Amino acid sequence: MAAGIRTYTMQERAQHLDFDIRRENARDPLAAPHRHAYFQIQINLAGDTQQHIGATVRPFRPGMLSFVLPYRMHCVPHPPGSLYYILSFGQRFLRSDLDVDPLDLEDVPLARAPELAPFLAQESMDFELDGADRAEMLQLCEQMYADNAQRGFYTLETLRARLLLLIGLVCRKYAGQIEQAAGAGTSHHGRREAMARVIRHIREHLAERLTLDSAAAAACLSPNYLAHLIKKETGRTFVDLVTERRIEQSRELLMQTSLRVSDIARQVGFADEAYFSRRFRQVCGASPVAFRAAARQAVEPPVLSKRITHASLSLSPEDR
DNA sequence: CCGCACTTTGATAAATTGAA
DNA sequence: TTCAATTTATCAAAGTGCGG
Repeated sequence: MAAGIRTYTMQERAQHLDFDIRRENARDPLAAPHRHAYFQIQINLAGDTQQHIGATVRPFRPGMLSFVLPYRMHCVPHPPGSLYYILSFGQRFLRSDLDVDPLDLEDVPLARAPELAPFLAQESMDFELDGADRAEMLQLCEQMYADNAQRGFYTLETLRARLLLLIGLVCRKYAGQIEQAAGAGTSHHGRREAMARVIRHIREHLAERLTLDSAAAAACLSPNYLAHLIKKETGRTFVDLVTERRIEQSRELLMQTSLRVSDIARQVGFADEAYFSRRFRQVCGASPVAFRAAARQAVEPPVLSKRITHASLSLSPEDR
């Protein structure tokens, strides 16, 4: 699923590599969920629709703005007759000094790059301008549209200035909520949720074939992003996570049951018992059977010595 | 000696990671 | 994101140890 989702670059979708603004008449909007490597602001002027961001769907009414971070899966279908602006721009255009991996944008503190605020808060809130604010937004868009159509050596600066004004409009109106969202660590919230979905997916499919792709699809993330996310959140890799759970579960089974090793291997998701043995030894330092023996040894009263063994042989099985 | 359950090993294909 | 380098998974084959 996630595998079939396209990621676009400015090159493919825009006239310029730094900044672009277009309207409903420019080209067919993408109707399927997708991502791109650049920032985007969608502004709805007319026509009720919905915005799909990550795993959520929210109404997108006229006067509303949608701030899309790079590589964020999203989709805003535009029914016929709707009017809108779409602004696209790269990270360098927005903040040439912000030297952060696009995937790490969520970690940037509000104070360091305030212009990112609406993008970060978008997950948890909607932005809508009306009255004078809306008029100003429209004017800014028109100006940017005109500037962009006829560029001069000064154009980029002008465009950036107006873009920042636009972002400023939203920030001013929603300052409280944005700060609250940032303070509450909302940017981490979506991430935690995603992690939770991944963990749940791993738990539920432990016995089956688990791949980064399937987990990513379950969490509505791209495989690459998920790999980064897991690394950042847990310090380990996806495979580590999966293997760890599998081995842990197999230890339980080894101790609690007398199932054959090959069956246990299959139950916890190893298709190949040979490979299971290999990994088990790597993690636990002993082969599965040796581990089981040692565990039994530790739990049961320390009966050994030839004589006692001998005696127990002659006793009934219930000798305890 | 045989067969069974388990382990080890090697070759190879596939998936993941980390750098850019 | 993309891609090369690294890890991991799978398959096949063979070795080990043990009870019968």
